[in-house]
Amino acid sequence: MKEKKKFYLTTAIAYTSGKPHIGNTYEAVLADSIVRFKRQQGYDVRFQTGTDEHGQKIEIKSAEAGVDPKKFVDDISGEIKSIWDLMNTSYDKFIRTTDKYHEKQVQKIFKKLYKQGDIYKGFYEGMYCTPCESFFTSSQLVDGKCPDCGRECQPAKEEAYFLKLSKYTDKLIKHIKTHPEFIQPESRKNEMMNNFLLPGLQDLCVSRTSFKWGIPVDFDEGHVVYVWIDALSNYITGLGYDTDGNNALENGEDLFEKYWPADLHLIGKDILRFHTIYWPIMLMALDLPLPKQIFGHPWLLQNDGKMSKSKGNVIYADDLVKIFGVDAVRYFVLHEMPFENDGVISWDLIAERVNSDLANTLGNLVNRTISMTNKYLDGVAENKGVIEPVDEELKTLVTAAPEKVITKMDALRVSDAISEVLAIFKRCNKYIDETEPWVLGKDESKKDRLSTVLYNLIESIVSGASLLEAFMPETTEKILTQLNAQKKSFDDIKTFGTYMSGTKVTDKPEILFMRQDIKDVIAKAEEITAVQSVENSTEDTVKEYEEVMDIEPKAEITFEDFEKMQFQIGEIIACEEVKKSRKLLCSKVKIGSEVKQIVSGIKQYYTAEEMVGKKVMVLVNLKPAKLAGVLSEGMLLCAEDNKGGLALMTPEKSMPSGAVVC
RNA sequence: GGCGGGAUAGCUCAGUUGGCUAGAGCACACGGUUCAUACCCGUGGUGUCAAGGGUUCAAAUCCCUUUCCCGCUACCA
Repeated sequence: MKEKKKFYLTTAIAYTSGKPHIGNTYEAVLADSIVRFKRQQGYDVRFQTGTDEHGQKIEIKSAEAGVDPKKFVDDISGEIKSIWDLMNTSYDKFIRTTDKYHEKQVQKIFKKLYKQGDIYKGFYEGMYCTPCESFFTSSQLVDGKCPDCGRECQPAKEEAYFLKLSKYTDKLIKHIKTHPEFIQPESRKNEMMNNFLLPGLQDLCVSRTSFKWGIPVDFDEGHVVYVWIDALSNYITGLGYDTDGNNALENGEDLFEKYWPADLHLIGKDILRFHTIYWPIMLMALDLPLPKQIFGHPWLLQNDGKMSKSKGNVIYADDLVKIFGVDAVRYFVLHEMPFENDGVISWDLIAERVNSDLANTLGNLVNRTISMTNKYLDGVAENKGVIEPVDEELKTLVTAAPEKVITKMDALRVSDAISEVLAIFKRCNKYIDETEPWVLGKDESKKDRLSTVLYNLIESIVSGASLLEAFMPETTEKILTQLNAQKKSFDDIKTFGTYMSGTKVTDKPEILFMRQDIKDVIAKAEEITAVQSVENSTEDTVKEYEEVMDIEPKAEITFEDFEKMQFQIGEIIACEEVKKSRKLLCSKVKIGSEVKQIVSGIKQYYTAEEMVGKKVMVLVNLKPAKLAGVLSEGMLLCAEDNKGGLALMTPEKSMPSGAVVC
C-alpha cells in the first residue's frame, strides 16, 4: 500500500473570553477548506483547533460573572466548539488548554527548559523600568540604567521566569533566511526581521504571580505559566508530545512522531510575532523541528465603521447562518478574503454575493440543467457522442480545472481557487446559450445531440461540484444527490466523460440557494442588531458603575520623595500638533509668569484647539527631554483607564495659573 | 522617528523578467433568449494607470522627487 503523505494543520486556539465573532470563525473555516482539500488530494490529514482558556482577563471576567473560572471557560469553549461544528469544520482534535494532559506537559516543558538553563528566574529589583513598563536582565542594563530611556530602574516586587531568546536568535535568523516559505505572506517576514530579530531580542517573561488562573509552575509556588508557553505548546501536546519521549498514543499510534512538525500554522496576522519568533525558539530549546509554514491571514472587517458590542452591530456566524445557510457563509468568507489585504463583510455584501454567485450562477445552473433533462429526456441524459466544435471549449476548461485549483490552493490563495471553480459554472451557463437545448428539444432528429449536450453539462457540473467540496461540502453533496452522481477524484475530472451515461437525475430539483431580497436581509439584520444592543446595554450600564481598575502597586515612597516633585496649575495658551508624530501635541503652558513648552501623547483624545484655555495640573520640575525631536519641559498629568484612554487633570474650582498643587 | 507595502474603471482588485488599441469580477445601461431561482448570454468605459521629472526605440511596469493611505515598530514626561 502506498504511504500517504501527512499534513498537519493547526489554527490559533481561540481565547475563551467571549463569543467568537465572524472574524474568528473565518480562521476555522479557512483552515477547514485547506484540510478538506488536502484530504481530497490524498493526504493523511490532522487538523487541530481549540481554545486558550487561562489568564487574568478570564479570572476577572469570571469573577464579575460570579462563577468559577473553569465553569466560565467550559461554557465559552463549548460555545466556540458548537460554532465550529455549525460551520462544518472537520477538525480531528479540539484541544483545550485546561485539558489535564496539556497542563501536565506544559509543566514538564517549563521544568525541562528551566533545568537546561533556557528559562531562568529573574527578579524585578533593579531591572524594572516603570515608565517603559519593561523588564530587563542585569546584562541588558547600561550602567545600571534602563537601556531604553537611560533612567533609573525601579526595584519591583514581582519575581518571574524568563526565556532566553537571545541564545537562539542567530539560529532563527538563519532559518528564516534559508526557508523563504516559513513566514507567509512574505511581507510579514521583513517586519519580524527588522523590528525584532535584527535589533536583538529581549528575553521573554514567561511566568506571572499577579493572577492565579493559569497552569502552576510546579516547582515554585505562586507562579503560573504565562500565556506563551501555555498556549503555543498546544500544537505539540495535542499530538501527545511528552518531554521524556514517552509520547501518548492514540489507538496505538504515536501521533507526535507521525505528524510533527506541523505543515501549517494558520493564525491571524496580529499574532505572527509569537508564532514566528517565540514559538520557534521554544521548539529549538526543546530540540524539536520547526513548523514548515506559518501563515498570518488578514482580517474580515465590518465596513460600517466601529464595530462594538454596545452598538450591537457585531456580526456573528450563527446569525449569518440563520439567514443564508452554512455554505453561503463559508463561501462568502472564503471568497471575500484576499491573500494579503483585509476583507470586508456586511449584510448587504453577503446578500449580493450569495445572489450573484450562488443563487444565479450556480444554483440556477443546476436547476435549469435538471429541469431540461426531465422535460426533454425524462430525466436521463445519455452520452450519444454527437460532438460539435462548441463542446471543446467547455471540456478543456473543466479538465484543466483541477490543476489550476491545486496551484492556487498550494499557494494558500483560497479565494482565487474558488474563482477557478466558479469559472466552470459560468462556462456551463454560456454553453447552454450556445447549444440552445430548447431548440434541439423541438426537433426529434436532434435528440441525440440534445442528449449529448445535457450529458456534457451534467458531467461538467459533477466535476465542478466535486471541486467545490473543500469549500462548500453540503452543497457538493446536494448537487451530487440531485444528479445521482458519485463525487469525482481530481484525476477523474481530468478525463471528460466519467459520469455514468444513462443515469436518471432527480424529478424535482431542490433550490440550492434562495435569492435574497437585500431589503429583507437588512431588516433582519436590524432585528438582530436590536436584540444585541438590548442585551448589551443592560450589561454595559451595570459595568459602567461597577467598573474599577487595579494596577500593579509600586514600592512605597517617603514624604521626602514626594516633596521632590513640584506640581502647579498651568494654563494652556497655545497648542499645536507635533508633525511627524501620531500621538503628540505640543502645548505652551503658562505657569505663573513663566511659559513652558510641554509635549504630551494625547492627540488621540484631545484636538489642539480644545486644549487651548484649559487649566491643567503640571509636573514642572521634571528634567526636560526631547520627544520626536521637540523639547518638552514638564508633564501634563492625566488619568488613564485600562484601555489607554486619557483625561486631563483639571482643578475642580477656578485657580490661578501657577497655583501650587499639594 | 525607523523599516516595509500601497496609490490602476463607480466598487473590489489582476497586470508576470518594461513591448503592440490597459484587463477581470461586481454594479449600472441597452440588446438577445425563454430551459431556469425576473434567470442566462451578448454589447457598452474620453480610466491624465496619485503628481512631477528621468532612463529607453518602448514605462502602469525601472530610477529620483513630492503628496496621500496602510502595516509593523519606537517615542508618547
